[in-house]
Amino acid sequence: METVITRFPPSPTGSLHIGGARTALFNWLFARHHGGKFVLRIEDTDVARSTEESTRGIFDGMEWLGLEWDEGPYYQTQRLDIYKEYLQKLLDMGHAYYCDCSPDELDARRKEAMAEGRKPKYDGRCRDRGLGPGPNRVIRFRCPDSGTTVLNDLIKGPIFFDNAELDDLVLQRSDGIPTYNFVVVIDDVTMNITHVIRGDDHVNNTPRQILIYQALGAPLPQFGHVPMILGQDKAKLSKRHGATSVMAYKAMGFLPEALVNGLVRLGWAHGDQEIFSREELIQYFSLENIGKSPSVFNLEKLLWLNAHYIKESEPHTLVPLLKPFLEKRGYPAKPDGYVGEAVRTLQTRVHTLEEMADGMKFFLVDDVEYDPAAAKKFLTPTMQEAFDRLIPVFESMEVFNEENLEKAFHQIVVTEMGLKLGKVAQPVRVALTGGTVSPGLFEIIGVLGKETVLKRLKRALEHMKSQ
RNA sequence: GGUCCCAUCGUCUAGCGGCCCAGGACACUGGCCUCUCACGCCAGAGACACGGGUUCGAUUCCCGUUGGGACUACCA
Repeated sequence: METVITRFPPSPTGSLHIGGARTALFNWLFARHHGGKFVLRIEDTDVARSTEESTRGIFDGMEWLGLEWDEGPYYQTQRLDIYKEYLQKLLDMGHAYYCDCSPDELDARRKEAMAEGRKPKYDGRCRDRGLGPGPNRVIRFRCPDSGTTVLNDLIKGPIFFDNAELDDLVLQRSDGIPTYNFVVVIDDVTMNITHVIRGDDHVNNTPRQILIYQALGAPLPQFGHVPMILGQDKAKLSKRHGATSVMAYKAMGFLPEALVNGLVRLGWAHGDQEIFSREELIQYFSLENIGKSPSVFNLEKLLWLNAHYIKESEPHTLVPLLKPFLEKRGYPAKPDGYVGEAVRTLQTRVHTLEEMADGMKFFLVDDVEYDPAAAKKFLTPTMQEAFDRLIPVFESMEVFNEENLEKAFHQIVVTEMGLKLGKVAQPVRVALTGGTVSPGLFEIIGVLGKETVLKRLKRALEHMKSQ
């Protein structure tokens, strides 16, 4: 069996977005599953809209998601000679011809046809004029005007197109740059692509491409058209649906494995399984399990997945990923080991690294800021006695760890003072964190350390006295 | 308008004629756990778009209707 070769051909006219990333992921998985190759190709023939910045953004996104390519990146603008060669072939064989209809004329005729209820397709008036090259001339493909073209789609099954519906598409613009539908075929042919997996917004382009393959006498690859990802309003995902760029998710504190897991489940399933490691994905992935209907992107589920991966991570692996978020907030730098301990206390409580950075503030700043409402409610004069008794015990504690802390706390509050644990826990929490919500009290005391804990407890005591 | 695609809980989906008065997950509601918040656990509510066929039997097959989407460029 021949080696599977897939490709991802983004056009660098914007950042790598969710839909493109999923297409890339599917192609990558398909190649990996079959032990084949994955090619990256930059489709930059739209010179006016292509930017280097977008190209870099695409690389960054692919790298972040871990979708390494085996070949490329190829740039179409560097392959112009190849296209010229094939174009000449088509011209020589009579499958293509020059046309000098201006865009304005075309536009007018299109409108006219629409108004009269006719198909707004090119009327083929330059087909047999035998025009040669010249300024302001494009090259068109001569489409057969009868017959049927069949697309045997791996995902959707056979789809039939009437050739009469297709028109003579432009292969080369008047500026000499070839167009997408032509170039994509030449690239896929010359790069020996065996499987073209792409969004189903390309379905209607496929018969034209198949016709070009046939005109060239080139073997057809297998096609698999994946249903689109839609926004909440069920329309094609676009900027107005909020964050669509992959890197925006990185900036929001998502882990790449969460995004990969979330993306792959949009359209693809393996029974009831929700969580997949990269290895499992490679092992299980197949086109047969891709659904036919479009899916709506759902942030809630992605948040849950992210929370899951944060929970499952080793705390120290999260530290370097978290740092940029900490720095952005201007927190004082602390040793990695300490940050790792703080991370551990927050893992089950956050959905993103952003939330984690926010929730970590009291571990890192020198003096906590009291939430006014919390201070008013819990740092009351009646709590003085408990704090007065807690401080010396903590102070004299030899081994300042979670277990001893909890024992001592329980002894004083419950046994000696006859109070419920919660009665004193909340005031202590406010003293240490400034607020009423935090990880377990003894966990944070253990991480914060004796010195800081005593300092904050004493400060809270002063605060109570001044009430 | 034309061509093409699609249709299971709010969302992602399982289902490939009887195992389904439809299963899982997120979100939601209630409870348990508990020093707060989470996590975790248990329970609950929630869908086969509609109408015809085919069949002993349709969520599953066929047709139509409706609804949604894509394409219809000298964009990709």
